[in-house]
Order: sequence, then C-alpha cells, then structure tokens
Amino acid sequence: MNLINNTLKHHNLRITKVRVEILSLFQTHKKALTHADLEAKYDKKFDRVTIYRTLSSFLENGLLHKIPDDSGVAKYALCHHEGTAHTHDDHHVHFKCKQCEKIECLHTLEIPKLQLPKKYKMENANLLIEGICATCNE
Amino acid sequence: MNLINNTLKHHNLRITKVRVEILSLFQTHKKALTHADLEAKYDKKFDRVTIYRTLSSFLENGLLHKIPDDSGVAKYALCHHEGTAHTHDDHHVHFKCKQCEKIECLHTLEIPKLQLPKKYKMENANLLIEGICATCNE
DNA sequence: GGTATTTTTGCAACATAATTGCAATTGTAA
DNA sequence: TTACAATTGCAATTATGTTGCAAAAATACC
Repeated sequence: MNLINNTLKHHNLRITKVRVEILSLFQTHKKALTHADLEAKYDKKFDRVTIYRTLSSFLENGLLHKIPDDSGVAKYALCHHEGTAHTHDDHHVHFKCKQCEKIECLHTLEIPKLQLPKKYKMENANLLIEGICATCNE
Repeated sequence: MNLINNTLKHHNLRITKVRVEILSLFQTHKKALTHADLEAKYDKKFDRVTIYRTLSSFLENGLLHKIPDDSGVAKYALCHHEGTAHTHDDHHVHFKCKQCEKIECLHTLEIPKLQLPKKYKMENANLLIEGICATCNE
C-alpha cells in the first residue's frame, strides 16, 4: 500500500479519488492552498462542494490546518506533527510573501514563550509573518 | 474641535456621520468588531455598503487594522501607534477568547524577535493567541 | 469473490460576505 | 455661497461557504 493511501487510512478517511489527488497535491506543493486554487485545478474533475468537504474532512482529521490571515479566504496547509485526531495544541509559524503571495509553514521555528496578562490562559498560538520569501529575494 | 473629528482630520478623512459614529464605537469598545456587528447596530441608520467603505477607508488611513483569523469574517480593531498613512510595520499581538469569542489587542506585549531562515525578510508580524480571557476565567 | 452497510459524491438551492457602478447628496476650500 | 471633490445609498453582481438529498462509491462481512 502506498504512502498516500496509508496516510488517509491512518487518519480514518476512506480512500477516494478526490482525497488522493488533493492530498498528493498538498504533499508536492509545500505551500498553502485555498479552495479556489483547488477548484481551478480540478474544475471539471470534482465538484466545488466535494472540494470543500474534502478540505473539511482533512481539517477534522488532522491532516491539514487552517492558516489565519486577513485576506478573508481560508488557506490550508499540511500538518507536520503526526497525530490522528485534531489535537490542536498547534504552535504554528507561517510566512506570507508580499510579492508572490504564497504562504508557507516555517515548522522549524518555534513561537517564543511570552508572558500574558494576569488570568489569561493560552491554549494555542499562531504567528503570521509577512515579508519577502527566499525565492523572491534573489 | 473635539477628539474624534480631530483624529479623522489627521488621517485625511472628511468628517461625516458614519465615520464619527463608527470611530467613537471603536474607541469606547476596546474589542475587535466585524462588519456584521456594525450592521446590526446601525441597521436603519447607514447602508451596508457605506459601512464596508467606512471600514476600508479607516484601514487605508491607518485608523484600524485587520486582525488575521481563521473564521472567514474580517475583524477590525483600532491601531494604537499614531501614524497617518498605512505604514504597516505593525507587530500585533491579538488574543481571541474561545469562550466569549471576543478578540482584543494586547498592545502591551511585544512579539519576540526570531531568526528567520536565510534570505527571508520580515516586514511585519501578527501573533494570534487563543485561549481563555481574563473575564471568562473568573 | 459477492452482497449489505456506511460514507462520500454531485447537484441544486441557499446563505453569507464583500464589491462595483452610478446618480444623488454632503463636506470643504476658495 | 458657490464650485468642486469626496461620500453615500441603492441595485446589481461577485465571491465564498453551507445544507439536503438521491445516486454512486468504498469498506465490512460472509
């Protein structure tokens, strides 16, 4: 059994065409993708709604995570911690390039600890950095 | 001349009813607001579109900033640095309460410096922390 | 393998969020 | 106070996301 199928299995997801294709795409591209990106690519192949539902199921089963940003469009990227369910104690650092607009996860970086005001309890944190990425900064 | 009008002037915005009311609202509430919040409040008073455009103009002129999040609805909050134009070298820390859903700016906190991978250039950073806020944590 | 059961898909309709063009109105500078 | 520029309201449109349901596909069970 190949890797993609295996991954789906391990996340309690049935193996279907959409899922295999979309998961592969995320694994080859390392960047974040939007629903619109996928729709453009799979226009005639899969239904809009199916793509939405694929993203949701990946989200619920811990394959993808949503990246908070201010564009108003949901962006998704692969999770790098391996865990079955949505154990969302995620501490993500994301980088958004102002030039090429691509978003990627900098999963080698840790979010530094910081002291919250009294009585505040932190459960997770997301750091979004904007600037110029390595590719555009040649 | 009162403070609200003065602020508008200084940000190159004409003084109109919507702007005065919406700016005042942001100044009394300290939390982030969505377009829907404002629409609910000013339902018959101002047009939906006018409210959108008011938010946009505040954004462009550096009165408000958008808070990145993954809900799909744009949230806005007052900027605390004083600057006329959109000199967005912003380093924001926002806190979103999982219980009351409110978002607030923790502008007393600084985002700690961190070492980006080679060739990456940081222009600004947004840290979104989720958890339980002081009010809900009684 | 074949069949029963459950999940997933596609379609149509709906819901919400945001944008655009344009005429009428309002704010401001002179 | 008038002239000009910016802003508003309205209607229409686009973008984004969701729901219900019947048909199709995937898995479990024999």
